[in-house]
Amino acid sequence: MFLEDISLATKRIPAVCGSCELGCVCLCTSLPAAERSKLIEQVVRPTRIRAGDHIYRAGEPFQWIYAIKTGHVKTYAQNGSGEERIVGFPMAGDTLGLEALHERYHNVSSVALIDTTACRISVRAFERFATEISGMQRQLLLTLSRDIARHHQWLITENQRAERRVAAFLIRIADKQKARGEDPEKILLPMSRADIGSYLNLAHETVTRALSCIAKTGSIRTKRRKIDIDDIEQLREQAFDPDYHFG
Amino acid sequence: MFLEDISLATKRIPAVCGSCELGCVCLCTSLPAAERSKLIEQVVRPTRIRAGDHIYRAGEPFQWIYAIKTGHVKTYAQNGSGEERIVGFPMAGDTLGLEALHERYHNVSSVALIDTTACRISVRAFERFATEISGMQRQLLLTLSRDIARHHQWLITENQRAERRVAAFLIRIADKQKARGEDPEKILLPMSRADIGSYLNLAHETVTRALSCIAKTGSIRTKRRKIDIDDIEQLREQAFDPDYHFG
DNA sequence: CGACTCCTTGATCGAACTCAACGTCTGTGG
DNA sequence: CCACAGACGTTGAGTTCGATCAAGGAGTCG
Repeated sequence: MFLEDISLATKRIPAVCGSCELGCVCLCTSLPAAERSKLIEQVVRPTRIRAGDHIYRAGEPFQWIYAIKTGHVKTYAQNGSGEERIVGFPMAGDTLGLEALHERYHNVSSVALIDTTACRISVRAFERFATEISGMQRQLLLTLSRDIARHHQWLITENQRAERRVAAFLIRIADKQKARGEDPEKILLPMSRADIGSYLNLAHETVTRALSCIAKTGSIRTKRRKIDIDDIEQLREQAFDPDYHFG
Repeated sequence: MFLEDISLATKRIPAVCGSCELGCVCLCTSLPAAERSKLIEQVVRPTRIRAGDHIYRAGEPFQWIYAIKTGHVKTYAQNGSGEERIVGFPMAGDTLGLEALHERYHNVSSVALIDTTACRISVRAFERFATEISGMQRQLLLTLSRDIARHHQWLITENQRAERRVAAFLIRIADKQKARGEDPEKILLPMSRADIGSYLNLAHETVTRALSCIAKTGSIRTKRRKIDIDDIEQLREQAFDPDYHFG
């Protein structure tokens, strides 16, 4: 996906590229014809972001469509008085910034939680070559469609109590890690309790209490940001089984 | 937009078609060349839905992309034990069903709140003519992007108290009516208090109480589903101004 | 008119928020 | 290496907002 990867594309494809949402312009998924590779050279640009650095801020013009290769990011919205709300934690394989497609400027901010690498395509290039990379248009449509479907599923867990929402949050992270071929039972959260709370609409103390409560049942063990899942099936029940009741 | 409208397209374009999200295949926005009109004849099909009838149900295959011409719809998700949660109230000018693009089947259900007419394009036709109607692909990308951006804005109001959320709900409806050229100060809600509550994550009694509370300030008058907005600026403060506090 | 659904209002209860204090980890500089 | 600062996490106590339960009112349709 990086420019320097072009010559390597036939040799070794990083695992994360297989699920990358920029796949249709990316060398990793379809070997390019000469012209196509030229297009891609003009289009794809790699970028590295240090932990704590912003990738973009709300209000800035929409310049790049990103796909995260490694790392973890948080995106947040702010209201008039500066209160912020986490809207998501994009990680490797996710695209970033697409919500700005409509208004042409970002209405959320995006910051790296840990050191992160991301591939990007300039919006101008994307627009210019819209027909050539209509496969990518389609890919982005699918991505956005899936995001919306996920949001709908999310709504269902939203009126559940705190322990369930936190359990569901952990399950989703574990599932995502599993899909990426990582160990789903060892979670290293890159974000603070306050971030989780902002995302789940809970106070940070409530997140802590919920984690303690879940830990007491034996599903997980917590050591600050390290979470070990000992009984993922029970955790799944705690998250989604309406018959399960805590303590 | 309806087949029978084709001959009329040059004479009178319904106001709602100007903002229709199927615009790029619709006769109302761009007069067709002979071939294009033939394509459109194959593609666009009108449909009428009676109040209470389902347009599609969760689990059904994804067959049509809809654009609502007149009427009002609610979409809802269900969890394993049958509890439902309203995910949105699409109205005239909105597209419907796109969240299914990714999984190829619907994961929410959609039902008309009042008698509704909708234009639709079959997914098969859309896929078959994907290159010809790449303008529509782009249009749908913008639509989904905007939906996600709206969701992000929605998150900010979500941790506010009940009165604010209800006030914000009314403001959004008023703004949408204004955008469609209707009177923004006379709202006729097509959905029940329970539906609003499910959407806002509130009990239906809380919705009633919030409306009563807002009415007491003089911003609105409520008569069951008829809401008159008397002071929209105050209502806007009640929804979004962090300095505003209720009685 | 009666049956039904929806809306409204009141009273009580509980889950989560807020405030506060303390514990724990990390990084920095002497 | 240790001391310290600062950020983050945990736990407890009191409060509050909204859910729940309950009852009655109002509109609608046969």
